[in-house]
Amino acid sequence: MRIREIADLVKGLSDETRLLVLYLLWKHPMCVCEVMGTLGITQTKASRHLVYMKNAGILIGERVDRWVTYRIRGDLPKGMEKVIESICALVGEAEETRELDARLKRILEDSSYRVIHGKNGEV
Amino acid sequence: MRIREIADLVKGLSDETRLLVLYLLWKHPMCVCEVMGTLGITQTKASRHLVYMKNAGILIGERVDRWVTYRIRGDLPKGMEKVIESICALVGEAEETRELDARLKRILEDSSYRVIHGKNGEV
DNA sequence: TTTATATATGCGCATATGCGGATGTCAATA
DNA sequence: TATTGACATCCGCATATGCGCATATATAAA
Repeated sequence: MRIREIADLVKGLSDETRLLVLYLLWKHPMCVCEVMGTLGITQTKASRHLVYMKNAGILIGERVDRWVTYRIRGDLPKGMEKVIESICALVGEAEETRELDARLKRILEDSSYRVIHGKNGEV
Repeated sequence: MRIREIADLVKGLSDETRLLVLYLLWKHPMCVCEVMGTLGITQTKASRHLVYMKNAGILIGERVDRWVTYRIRGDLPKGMEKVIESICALVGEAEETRELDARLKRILEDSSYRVIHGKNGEV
């Protein structure tokens, strides 16, 4: 790995929204609309950050039917994996994360979410 | 810790130069001119990134005589420490790091560096 | 084929970032 | 006191980033 690539990885996480996205996907793969719904952000914002992180080599996106499910790459170099792990642990300890966890739980428990969720991601 | 603070930490490292600076200081505290010399960058650039990282809560700078010695904060929260550690490990494995280590060694071995180094940091 | 849904992207804007050069500041020294 | 050396900061510039809005694309359903 080059320093440049490492910088790209870190840049790929140097944003509040992207940290939250990372944390969510670290817990569970999700499609764009689930990310929107959980974080309460617009579709553009969710998609852009997901694509950004995908281009930074952090995520992969897999299309199934209409949905694109994003997940953290499973074949990351060990070193990158450790960085991501330590950052997720930090996010997990953050104050705002409690409520986030609750929302995530609700959305994941609602197995039909992908069918019934509204146009802007609200449950 | 708030997500915002975590993002600030990551932003504080989301730059090629700052990753190298972090790596150097992780190995040894250094003054600004030593950072300049080791990385071969301008004084403005070195100082700015060091101040940036100081403001991000990653470094402390201590003035002794004319020199300001920067070091990684010793009282970092455990979680932040782990993030920094994992990133430094990554940088340490990077291809460009070999030569950097050599330069660092030369500069640290030259105990009189601070007295004899030139105006622009060259040894 | 038309429509609806899920996601991606082009565009324009405001702001942030990184940089070099010049200059300011502060402490040691001549 | 004047000067030198180490470092910080102001200025202006070029580029990058993040955002919403509108629109394009892709897939499924009517």
